[in-house]
Amino acid sequence: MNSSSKRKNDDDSGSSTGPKKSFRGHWSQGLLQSMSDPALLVEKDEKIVIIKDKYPKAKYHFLVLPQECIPDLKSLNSSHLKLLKYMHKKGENLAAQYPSSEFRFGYHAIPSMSQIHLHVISQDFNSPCLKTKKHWNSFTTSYFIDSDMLIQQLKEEGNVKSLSEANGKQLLSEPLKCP
DNA sequence: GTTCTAGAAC
DNA sequence: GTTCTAGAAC
Repeated sequence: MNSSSKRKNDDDSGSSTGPKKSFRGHWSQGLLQSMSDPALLVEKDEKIVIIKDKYPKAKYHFLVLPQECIPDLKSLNSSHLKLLKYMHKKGENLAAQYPSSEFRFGYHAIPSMSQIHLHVISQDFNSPCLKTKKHWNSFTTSYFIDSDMLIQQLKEEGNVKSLSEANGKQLLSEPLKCP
């Protein structure tokens, strides 16, 4: 049998104009799309949007994103301090609605998706979407940068020194550790 | 970010 | 035999 069922989803701008990669709708931009997805929306104001993580790694897992376009942590400077604190505060307010759960607030050192996003995640890690070692390590090692720490660093250094790609990979492939 | 899978490792 | 890992996805 000829199994010609090749996957050809990923990104496709609708018209297959050629072999060139179309970065419109590329998976790394998916967060920007999710920001305006009513099914995921939790809260929204003029500064930020809060959505449910599409693949929650715990019972409660939200993302706080700025309306302002900030691609990554390297783009941050002192002028963003107020915004980051606001994002953290909104995250805390949301987490307060689930008093029986413990939460952490933080950023991934090397996220795959564009647009900075603050993870608001309960610490049960009870979810069918938490499948791999990488998933676990990304929330339990120093790959997860607490919002407090990030804000403090930005305040003191004026920018955020990011992990090298190699260090990040190393953290994600560390042996699993019991919390 | 996810899914799928071949090959390595156990 | 099962588990783990790294790489491709047109």
